[in-house]
Amino acid sequence: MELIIQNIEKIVSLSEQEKELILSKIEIRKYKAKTVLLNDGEVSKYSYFVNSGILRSFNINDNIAEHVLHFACEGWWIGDMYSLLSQKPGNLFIEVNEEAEVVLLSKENQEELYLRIPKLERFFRILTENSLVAHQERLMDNLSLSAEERFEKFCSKYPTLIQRVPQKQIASYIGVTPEFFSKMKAKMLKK
Amino acid sequence: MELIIQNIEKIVSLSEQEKELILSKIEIRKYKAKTVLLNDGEVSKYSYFVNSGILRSFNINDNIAEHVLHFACEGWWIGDMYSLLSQKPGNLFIEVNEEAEVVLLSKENQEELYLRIPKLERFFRILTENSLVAHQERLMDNLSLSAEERFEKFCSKYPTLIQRVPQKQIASYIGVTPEFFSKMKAKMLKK
DNA sequence: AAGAGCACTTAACCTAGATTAAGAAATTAT
DNA sequence: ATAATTTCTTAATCTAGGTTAAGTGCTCTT
Repeated sequence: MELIIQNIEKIVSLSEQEKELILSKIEIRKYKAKTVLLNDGEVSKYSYFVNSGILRSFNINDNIAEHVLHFACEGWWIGDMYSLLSQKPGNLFIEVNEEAEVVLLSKENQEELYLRIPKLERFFRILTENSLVAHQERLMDNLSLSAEERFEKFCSKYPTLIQRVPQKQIASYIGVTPEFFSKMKAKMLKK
Repeated sequence: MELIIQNIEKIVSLSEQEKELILSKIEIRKYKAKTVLLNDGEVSKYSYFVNSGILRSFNINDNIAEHVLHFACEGWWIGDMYSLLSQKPGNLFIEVNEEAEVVLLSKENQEELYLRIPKLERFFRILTENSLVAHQERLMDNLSLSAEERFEKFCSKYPTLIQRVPQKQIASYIGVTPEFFSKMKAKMLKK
């Protein structure tokens, strides 16, 4: 059974026809690692749902530093919300971190689904609410915790990611340089 | 005409009956400056919409540092999303910054309204989406901009707030100490 | 109007984390 | 396999922003 249907049914229940309608409105694609799904400066057309593998979203500051906004592995949604909603060029990249199977839901299809299956409004409202809560927490953590504490939180929240993504991307996610991260990790191991 | 109805009608249109139903489900209260609407450790019952005045949400770290999550003035929503959604004790305070008239919408009434006026699902979905985009941008700004740049962005985004809230709260919002903020401001004025 | 608290400033000193640079280890491509 | 590229580590040095502390002005009280 499609993972995306299970994901939706965690929040709203669906009839067989509704499931089929949803499945008819999505595309499933496979990508190799390092494939770029969305470039900085492009207008985003899709929401992405990860069936397998890992994607990440990030921006690049002054052509120098990369800042990871989000990782998404199996069962997670990812996208450039700003660009998708405003239909203006965004400043996020979305890239395949690890060979992935991805469900693509276009903005038009998403809106058509809202009209034909109104309870999907509820599903995406709740999904967005949960994401907002997570972002608020991360924001407050960045204001009030040390790098070490942020890393510990990251580890307990995303234990599976630690082994699967390059350490410099974790450094970027928690907001430190790879060099400092390496030093910090060595220091933490001594304890 | 009630500001909250105008606010909703910016996104979805309402019949007269729907407007009346909404108005029957809200409470309007006036508060003096420094009134605490929600305490750290409490379970949040309400979403708040500001008719006039200013509210702010913040947490307190180790009984020492206050970190401002959000300001809300006329026409803005504010709340402790985490606590409201999970119905668990939150870690935010919500306090009146400046004498305010506030619309209170209880969680139960909000859910009843979702059932009786399904397009409110759409309204709150879009409201939450916009809030998420703003939080993502602020998060990325905190990772990639200097304190000075964050302050400039704050000024251009919330020009009216600058005169109306204590400077130490702006310092907290952008993520620096009041002492550093003061020094930085003096330096910026020299230019 | 006198005092008590806050909010702001200034300045000296301190530190978490950044930067630069160079080498070691691990991946990836050929 | 070997070369090329990328990731990770270590270490020296630097800096944005924190801390502490003292002083100045507010704005509430009463």
